[in-house]
Amino acid sequence: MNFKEYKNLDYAQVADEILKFWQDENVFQKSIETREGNPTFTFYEGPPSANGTPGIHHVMARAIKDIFCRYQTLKGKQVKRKGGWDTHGLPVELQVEKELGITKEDIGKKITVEEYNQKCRETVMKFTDQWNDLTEKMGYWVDLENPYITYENNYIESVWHLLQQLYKKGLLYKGYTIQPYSPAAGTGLSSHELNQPGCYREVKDTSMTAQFKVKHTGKSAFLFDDLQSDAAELFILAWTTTPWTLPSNTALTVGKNIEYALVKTYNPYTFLPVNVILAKDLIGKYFNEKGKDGDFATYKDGDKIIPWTILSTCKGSHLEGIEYEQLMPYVQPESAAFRVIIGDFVTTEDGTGVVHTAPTFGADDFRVAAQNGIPAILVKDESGKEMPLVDRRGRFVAEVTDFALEYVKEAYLTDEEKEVEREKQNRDKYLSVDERISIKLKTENRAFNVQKFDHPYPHCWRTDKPVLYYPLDSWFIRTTAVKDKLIALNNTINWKPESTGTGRFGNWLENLVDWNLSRSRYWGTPLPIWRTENGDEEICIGSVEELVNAVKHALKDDVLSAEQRTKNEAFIAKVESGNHDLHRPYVDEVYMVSASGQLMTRELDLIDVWFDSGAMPFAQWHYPFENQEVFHQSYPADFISEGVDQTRGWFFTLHAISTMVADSVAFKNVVSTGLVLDKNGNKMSKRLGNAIDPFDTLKKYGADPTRWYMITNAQPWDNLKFDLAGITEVRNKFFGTLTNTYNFFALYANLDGYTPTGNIDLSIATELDKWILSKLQTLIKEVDESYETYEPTKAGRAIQDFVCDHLSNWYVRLGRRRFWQGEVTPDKQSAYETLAYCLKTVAQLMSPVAPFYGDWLFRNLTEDTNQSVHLTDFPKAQEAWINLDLETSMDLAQRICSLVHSIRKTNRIKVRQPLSKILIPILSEKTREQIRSVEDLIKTEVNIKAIEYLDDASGVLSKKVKPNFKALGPKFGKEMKAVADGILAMTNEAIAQLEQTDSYLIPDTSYQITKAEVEILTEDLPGYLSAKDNDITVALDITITPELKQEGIARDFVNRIQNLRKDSGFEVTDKISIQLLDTDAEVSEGVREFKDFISQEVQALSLEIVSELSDGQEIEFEELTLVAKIAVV
RNA sequence: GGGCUUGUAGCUCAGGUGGUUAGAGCGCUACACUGAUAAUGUAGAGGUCCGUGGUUCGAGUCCACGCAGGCCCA
Repeated sequence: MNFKEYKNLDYAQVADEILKFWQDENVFQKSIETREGNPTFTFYEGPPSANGTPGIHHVMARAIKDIFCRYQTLKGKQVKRKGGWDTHGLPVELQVEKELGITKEDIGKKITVEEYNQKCRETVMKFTDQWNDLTEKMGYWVDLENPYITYENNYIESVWHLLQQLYKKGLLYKGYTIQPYSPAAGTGLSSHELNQPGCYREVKDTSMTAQFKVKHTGKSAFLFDDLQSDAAELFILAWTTTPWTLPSNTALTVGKNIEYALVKTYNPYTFLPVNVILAKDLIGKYFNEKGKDGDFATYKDGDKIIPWTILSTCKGSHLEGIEYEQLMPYVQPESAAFRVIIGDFVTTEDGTGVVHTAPTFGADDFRVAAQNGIPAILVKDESGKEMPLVDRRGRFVAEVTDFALEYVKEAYLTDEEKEVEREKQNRDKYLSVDERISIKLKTENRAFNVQKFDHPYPHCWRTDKPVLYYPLDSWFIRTTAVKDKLIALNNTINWKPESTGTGRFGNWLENLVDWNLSRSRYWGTPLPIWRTENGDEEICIGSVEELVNAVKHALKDDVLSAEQRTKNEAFIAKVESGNHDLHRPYVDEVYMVSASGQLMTRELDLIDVWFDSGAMPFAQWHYPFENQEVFHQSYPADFISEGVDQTRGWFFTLHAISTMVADSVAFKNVVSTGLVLDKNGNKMSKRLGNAIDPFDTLKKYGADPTRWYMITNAQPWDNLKFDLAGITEVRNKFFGTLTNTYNFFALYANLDGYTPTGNIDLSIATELDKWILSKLQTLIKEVDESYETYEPTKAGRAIQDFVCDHLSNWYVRLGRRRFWQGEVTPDKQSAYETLAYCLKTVAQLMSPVAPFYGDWLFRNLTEDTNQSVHLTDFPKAQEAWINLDLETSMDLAQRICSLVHSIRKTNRIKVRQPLSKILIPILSEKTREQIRSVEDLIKTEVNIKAIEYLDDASGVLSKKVKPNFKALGPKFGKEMKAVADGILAMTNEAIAQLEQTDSYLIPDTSYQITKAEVEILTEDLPGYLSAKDNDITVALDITITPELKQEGIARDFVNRIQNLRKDSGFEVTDKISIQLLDTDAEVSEGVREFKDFISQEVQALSLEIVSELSDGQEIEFEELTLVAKIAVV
């Protein structure tokens, strides 16, 4: 066959051509079809959202996914990969609102929910084309024809089915969580709403440090032991900017590693002696330095300087479990409370390092209390429902007798209301609840410090009034109930890197809270739960069929109004015609009737979009309504990969849903990838203008160099500092070298018309062939194992090293002359077969990472024009071809050559000047044999005539020993230094003795050593120019005899003629004639002497030395200028 | 503030289980080579292995405490 030769290869064009080939020949489909019946390898695609444009980091993420799917395909697995789109959620809603110029407030007013959702549906797939384009151009194989789309009815139906299963298992419940809430507007606020400009404002609040009285129990005994008086009272200090939450306090939270101090002092308001506990670092904020260790005896009430002294200190962890008295006992909790707990959110930035914890009014408080089994303080409203001590309008409930029905924030009162209150209070000025609580506690000796405090506080964007953190209803999944199972199953997952699984994910599971499923939005999967108004009866729907049945059932009753009946009938009609939509508002307009004959309406919440994506193993196949078999074949996934930021996102939701529903992991192997940063390590952003356009990059550099760079530069889980210069480097260094190597092969194979058979015949293989074959087998094993263990970086780097260092720079460079020979000899044949086999194997090994180029290279070497590298089987290493002895020999050869080059260089003797010999001291017979087997290579490479070996018998060898610390260490331990000194002092005779008897006693000591405990090296040879690299020493005989000089001249002459040929534009195959003007006797003599050699090298049919030459060309030759003439014959 | 992670040459990165001289590529300097040439070879300059303490005969490697960057969470 004819091998294509390339000049200035454009890798983007390679990708285009191969892409077209894939499309024309349906290679992707074939790669799946040809594996029909084989074991499957399942990959789950984490769905991207197509409402934004793809970035360069998506190329990275998808390259990782692609690599292992392609690899497993090569290994014979059938790898189906269904694409998918994430279509619900806030980002879509925000984008629509931006485009329409509306806010959430306008939904249902300026625009109907129907219209709004229609717009979301259109917007979310806006950039699908760009995504598909990128997918193709980067060579990512994923099924884009039949992707799963989370907004489709079938998908939603599967999600409902999952939710119903959770419901049936009792894992779905309605509860409350602490959320930002605006009493003035009567609505909860999303975190997004709180992040709008102007929401956080500086306000001046009454802040108070309260004293919580410690009970004397076993847990607190150690503190009481430190007190100097038995009668003294002991308090824990906690600070708050919301004194109105103090009646709801049920716990005090401390940091486990924070150091706390027990301080003896006086209360500044009551002047009573007190002992208080607070963080040691914060003492300076509460106590005047002048009072430190002051005189307690002379202290009088009202003294400005209050004496204080530290009695003891301890870590927060020691305080855990200490009980204290309830501070404001209006309402009692249902179970045991009022004790010290540990929380990770405690700081010593302000306050006392102790956080007053009211589970009803703080998200942290709620969480940490729940984790420690601390109850909240609740009362029952008129309908018997539990509620906190503050009602939905922001007023204390009646049970808080002193402040019953008063607004907890001054800002909620109008001026008129304030005036009424002022009169009630009988004061000059209205005092807020916070202020009066402070006064009350001051008089009770329970306030240690009260002051105004400026801080930013969030406000409602609609009413401008302060927000409260308030318990609001939500639907939850009881993930805490399956925590142990989640952890146990997680331990069976192979995480790359491991730390993400054990650390980030493992810790997250350890500290799990129930999954808040509710979202008060419009565009998303509706919660399929219908409820009676009082919540006594409810139903969770698990399919469209159930929904329709329930609706039909409702129509039988006469509970529904005429309008409700009409809506129900309309819905049924739509389902029957296949026009239905399971989104809002349609499902909201469906009414059911409970068993007891009450109206049931849908809970208006949508579910967290993360549930959508976590449901994909089931919902992508519309399981269990369709595709049962496909589902079972592809569950759980063998492999998934996403960014590490998905740990608590997709990774968790996949894992949680699978665990709860199927009692199984969702994925067996997961690669969590790092971020793609700009070249300076900054996050890429369109705003900063440092974002890299993936399309430009692929177009300019090609997909393969881009992918190769990303994979080999950093491990997938490390952040990648993306630098375009790096792609250039990879392109020139790796792809350039590989292409050159291929071109070299193609050039000569075409000249000879040789087509490799694909059979390696070891009987005609040279040492060099056997060596590269051995190296290649080792490479196959290494690459196979790296891919198998999800280490693409190792695989890529190994391939790169093989191609650049071994194949190109050693095998081809040393073997070049073999290809120049005239006819196809067995030797040449072996060279062709070996090189072609190496290239083809490299193409296979690299194809998962560089799918286009790999295929291109493979196809260039393959006759069958329909064949693709991606349809082949992964190469199997031929263990029998691995020859470690030979690899050691070649390593010696490389090092010896390097040493000789180095000596030549320092003595300015060019490689073209042949030299007579090198001398190599030999310490063992084995080394001699190893070098001998590659002697010819060395001689050719460094242009010397002979290698002489020097052993002990030569008598000129001078040796040196170095201690082998690894061997000596365990034996001598502390005596190491003395032993090492003794070894370094060994004489030649001592070394000889050690070598012969394998034993040596270091003089004047009892240290006996053996050969294995030292390293014996040779010293430089006296009288020769030598160089040394660890255990190898080489000496070079630089005597240039007249014969050698002549040969040097001949070689130089060859070189000049070759240059002339090239400059004259002759073809490699052209035969020439040479005429040389007789200028210098020595040169002429040399040329004459080596006429045959020269003629053969430059393919000259004639070579004459003439005394006259009119139209010759001048050649620089050492200090001379020669004149020669060459012509094609 | 918490969890995880990274820190080695100007840049990008290697450096099983501790072993005394810490490597590679790119870049830089000089020289060489030139029928694979957007290459290649040789030599050179370039290091507080983030810091401090500890364990050890011996620490880039193990331990503790910090510092700086990143991600997630609060």
